[in-house]
Amino acid sequence: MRIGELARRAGVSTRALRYYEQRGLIRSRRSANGYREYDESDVRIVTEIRGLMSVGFTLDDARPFVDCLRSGHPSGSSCPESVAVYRRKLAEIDDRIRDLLARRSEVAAQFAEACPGCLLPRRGE
Amino acid sequence: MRIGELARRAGVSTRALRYYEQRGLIRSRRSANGYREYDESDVRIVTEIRGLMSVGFTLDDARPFVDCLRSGHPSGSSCPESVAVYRRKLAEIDDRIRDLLARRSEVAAQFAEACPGCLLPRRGE
DNA sequence: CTTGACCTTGTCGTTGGCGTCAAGCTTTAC
DNA sequence: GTAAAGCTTGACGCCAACGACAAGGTCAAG
Repeated sequence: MRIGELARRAGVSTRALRYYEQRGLIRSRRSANGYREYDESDVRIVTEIRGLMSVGFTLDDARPFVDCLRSGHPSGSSCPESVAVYRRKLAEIDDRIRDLLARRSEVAAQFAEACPGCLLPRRGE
Repeated sequence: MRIGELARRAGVSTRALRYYEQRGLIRSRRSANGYREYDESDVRIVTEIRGLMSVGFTLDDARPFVDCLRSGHPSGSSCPESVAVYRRKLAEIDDRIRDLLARRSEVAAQFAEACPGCLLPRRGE
C-alpha cells in the first residue's frame, strides 16, 4: 500500500509518517515511480507508535518497541529494552505527579491567603 | 539601579529582564546614556513573577499580579483578576494530575501484561 | 486531454522562556 | 591610555512533533 492508505489505516497524517521515517522509526521501499510502499507490518508498527504516544511516550521512547516488533516478536513490549522504557516512563510520570501535587498545594495555599473568604475548591471540583 | 543589579537582586538573568520588558511585564526608564534604570518596586515585581513561575505560571498568567502590584496593592494576589488566575491554574493543575494518573495506570497495565513476572512498582517507589 | 487525486522533496512556522553569540557603545579602575 | 566590566539592540538556537505551504511529478477516469 502507499502512504495515504497507511495513514488512513493507522489514523495518522502522511506528514507524520514521513517524519517517523526521517526519525528512523519506519522504513519504506520505493516503487518505480518513487512512491513509498508499505505492508501490513508497517500498519502494526505505526499503530504501536501511536498507542505509546497516546500515553505520553516520545518517538525515542517508542523506538525499542518498534525494534522489538521488527525483530519478530508478536508484541512490541516483550523485549527487555521495552520493559526498561516502561519502568523509566513510570518513574517519570510519578515524578511529574509529585511535582504537580506540590505545586497544587503551594498555589492553593497562596490562593487561600489572597482570598481568605473564598471557598477553597478541593482537588477535582 | 541598572539591569545587572536588578538581575542579581531578583535572581534572574539580564536576558530574562529584557524579555519581560519585551513582553510588557516590566518597564524601564532610561538614563542619559541609554541604560535602563530600575527602582525597588521593580525588584518586587520581578520577585513576584519568579515566585509565580516557580509554581508553573506562565508570564501571561503573572501579568494580572504585576498589574495588581503596580496599581498600588501591597500584594499581587489581592486583586480579583489574580484570584481568577489562581482558580484557573488550580483547575489546570487538577486536569493535568488527572491526566497523568490515567496515563500512569494505562502504562502500568501494559507493563504488567508485557512482563507478567515483574514486580509492579507502586506509585512513588 | 484534462481534471483531480495521489505522490515527491524541501522549507518555514508553531510554543515558552529564555541562552548565546555578535558588534558596538559607556563607564570605571588602575 | 587602556583594559575590564557593564550596557545596548538584534537575531539565531533550542526542544517535539508535526502543520502548512510551495512547486512539481504520476496516474486513472471521463
